[in-house]
Amino acid sequence: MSKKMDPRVIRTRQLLRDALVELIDEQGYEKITVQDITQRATLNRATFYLHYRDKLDLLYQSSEETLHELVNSIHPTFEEKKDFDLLPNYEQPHETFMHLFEQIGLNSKLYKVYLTEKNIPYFSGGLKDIIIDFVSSGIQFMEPNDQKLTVPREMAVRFYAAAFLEVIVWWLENDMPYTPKFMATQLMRITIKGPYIDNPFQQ
Amino acid sequence: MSKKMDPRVIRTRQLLRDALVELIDEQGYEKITVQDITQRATLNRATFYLHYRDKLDLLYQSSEETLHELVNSIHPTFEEKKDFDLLPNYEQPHETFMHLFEQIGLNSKLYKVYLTEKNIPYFSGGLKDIIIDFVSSGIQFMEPNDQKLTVPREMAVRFYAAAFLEVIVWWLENDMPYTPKFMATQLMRITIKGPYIDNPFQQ
DNA sequence: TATATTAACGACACGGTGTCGATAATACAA
DNA sequence: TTGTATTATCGACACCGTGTCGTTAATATA
Repeated sequence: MSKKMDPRVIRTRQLLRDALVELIDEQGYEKITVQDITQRATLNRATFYLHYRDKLDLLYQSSEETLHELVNSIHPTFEEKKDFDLLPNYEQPHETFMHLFEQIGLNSKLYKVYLTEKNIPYFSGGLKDIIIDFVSSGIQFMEPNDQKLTVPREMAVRFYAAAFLEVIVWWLENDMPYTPKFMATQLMRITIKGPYIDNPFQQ
Repeated sequence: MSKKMDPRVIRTRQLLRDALVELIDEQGYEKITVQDITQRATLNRATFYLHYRDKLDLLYQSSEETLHELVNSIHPTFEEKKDFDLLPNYEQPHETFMHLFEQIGLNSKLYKVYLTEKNIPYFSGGLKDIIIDFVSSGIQFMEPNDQKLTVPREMAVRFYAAAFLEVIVWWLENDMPYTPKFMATQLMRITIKGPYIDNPFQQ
């Protein structure tokens, strides 16, 4: 779709999106104005309204595009390995987890700002929804009925989805101190084995 | 400290805080203005500025007060049972968890709005910090050194803190379908046993 | 180089903000 | 019950960011 677009439009929108990320990083989302954004992007303020309705719309469209890219980069892996093998190979990093961390790492500036700055609408919720889908599919594959779940299905899905998202945020806050492969492995371990090794109460 | 205050001040501030919760629930945080809040509270707009700097300040002070009440209601239990017994009695509900759910249930309207509405500053982060302290203490007691942890300590703390918070949010979103005792028990089970019962890979 | 598309620019009314001074209402203590 | 201090009310003000004009300038592409 971007092939049909005037290159100036692409340039303008990218300038605005980059300016938004920079300014959120510097001042926080709440404080910045459309004036600030266009000034940073070296564009006239009226130009802004040719492309976006307001500040929130710019953030929303930027978030949507980024998250769509993420889903598209993960989906192939997701389809190939229909069995998920979430449990059996729990000492191996899960491939979807790895792709998740890798893709985020490729765009870490934006992810870090959008996920760690306070009061950013949409983005965290959107990523959480993506992770909820992934977790839900995984648990659905492992346990199609609810008999062998320790807690209600919905509760478990939300529990692990939020936990995974938080680990991603932690990873970004600390400037990605571990590799995607290591992170994916760790998530598998803590999910399956819990917090403690050799826990006698575990089974 | 509230004993020294003029009852009119207490009344005014309570009116403003209640109006804030109502309006966030009805329109969302972003949309509402100081005008809206004072109109709903049947106060003059200038009166607002005698008590709060702006909309964010009102939200912040309201959040702080609510979270302080929560910590105070939990802290006694926290001190009494220094051993935490997080693991040994994992089929029993953890007392601090129970008090957490009970206290939230007593003020559920505010908690539900502040935790489930989008783009509410401060509150979620503040509650998460409280839970992080709790989780961190629990893990510190169980495993003072990092030898027997399945993943880096900081990662585990954030993992479970975010998971617990999400379950609280889930509970509120669904209008508290289970008792605090049941919720506390479920959190213990999923934390210690993981998602699946009789999981052969668990030990 | 011609043409169509888009950006730049200046200006405008609008609405919410934060503050002010003067007046009215109210709690509490004498 | 009355006096006093505190607080709320009220109307008004300048300020700032917003969203939208119409006109002019710049630029990509054929």
